[in-house]
Amino acid sequence: MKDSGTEERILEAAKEVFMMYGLYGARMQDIADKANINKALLHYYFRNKEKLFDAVFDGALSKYFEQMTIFGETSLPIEQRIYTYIDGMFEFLSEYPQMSMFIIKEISINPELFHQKVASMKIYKGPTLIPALMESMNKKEIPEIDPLVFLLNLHSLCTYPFLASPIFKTIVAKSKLEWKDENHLKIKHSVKEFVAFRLQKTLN
Amino acid sequence: MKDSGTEERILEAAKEVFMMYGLYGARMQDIADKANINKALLHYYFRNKEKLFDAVFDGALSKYFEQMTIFGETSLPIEQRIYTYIDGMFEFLSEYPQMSMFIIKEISINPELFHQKVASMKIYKGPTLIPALMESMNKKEIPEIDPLVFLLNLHSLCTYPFLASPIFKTIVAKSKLEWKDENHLKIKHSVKEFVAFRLQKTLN
DNA sequence: TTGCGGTTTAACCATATGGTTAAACTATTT
DNA sequence: AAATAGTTTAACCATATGGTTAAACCGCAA
Repeated sequence: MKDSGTEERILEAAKEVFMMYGLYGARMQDIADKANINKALLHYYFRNKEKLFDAVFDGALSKYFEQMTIFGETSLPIEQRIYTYIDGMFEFLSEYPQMSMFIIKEISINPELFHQKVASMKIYKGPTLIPALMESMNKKEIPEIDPLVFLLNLHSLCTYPFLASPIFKTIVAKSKLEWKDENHLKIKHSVKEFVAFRLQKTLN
Repeated sequence: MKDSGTEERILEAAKEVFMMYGLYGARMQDIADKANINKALLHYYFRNKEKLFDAVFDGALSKYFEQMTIFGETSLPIEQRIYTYIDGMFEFLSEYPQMSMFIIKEISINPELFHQKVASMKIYKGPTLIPALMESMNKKEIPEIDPLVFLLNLHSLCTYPFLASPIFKTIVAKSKLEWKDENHLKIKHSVKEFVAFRLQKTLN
């Protein structure tokens, strides 16, 4: 029977390489090397590059959408739910810092394929951010905001720091300011602050 | 003499292909095709792939840094200067929507090379955002904020919408909301709003 | 017209790359 | 021990890819 998690090792290696170099840039040999096997075995488990890529990409995509769609805890006030949403995004992005970049890049290269995949994905049915925002706006709990634009702003504030961390570290190094990786906490707090100010609410 | 802007056509084509696929993913043949020449001529103008890539990347990098560093108009109030900065970023990013992604990706693949390039770049000496923020904070014109984190937040709000536009269009299409490309104006306004609320200032 | 320098091309070359094949190995069953 | 089925490997193969070469082309000065 299938030995010692070879398939998992392959998927792990493939994830790393594809996320770094994309579908075109990735080399099957690199993946095989990272997984400590040879190319033939790679093709034994995943018939070809596209199949392997699909496995990686599908996994990433569903994980990403799952994270980005859920907006739970209907009972709490809207700002609390948003703070929790922010916590969730930072946790997710800390674990998979390259994933948003990966998905964005591959989609921009091949939008058609992506539309198919999303269309065939099971649609999340639970509570989502935009309807919740609209409801709160109707109840005059928060100022008038285009909910879609707000969602985009929110994602910007959460996602970009992870995307840009390599560039930002350098910009910072050039000036004489310091930058530490633990600053995620600080950034997360600043995002909540931004949201609090914007929604005229308090933190906590 | 060098004919009919061949070199420019090559650089333009190379920019497109490298920005889309990165150094590894890009194919010299694709670049040659896009420039309507053959590979040999490509190598005649730029000895090899790395040289061509460098030309493209250096151009992108200096343009990017130039845009992101300048923070002019010392006489105006700080929030006005930031609004102008936002205008500048949106203008720049509209013209080169793929550039931030390109730079970020290549840097994350090869950080060492990047450090070299930045180190050898001429350092911009004019007024910059962070000192201006600190000065305004000292004068109690704006609330206490970590200026570096604020800069990051600001860049997040401006840059991410361009990065994520392919993914965001799809997310939006999945729900039954609309999304138009002209929304840049709307988004830009929302960024200024965010900043205004955060700094306790008015718009205009 | 010829010669000259820069430009462009067709034809190559060596290697990298995705993919295949057949044999070898290994654990389990009979 | 032999048969069986899944797993792994070395050796290949065809094509793609970065890069080179030598010849052809082209405008222009002598």
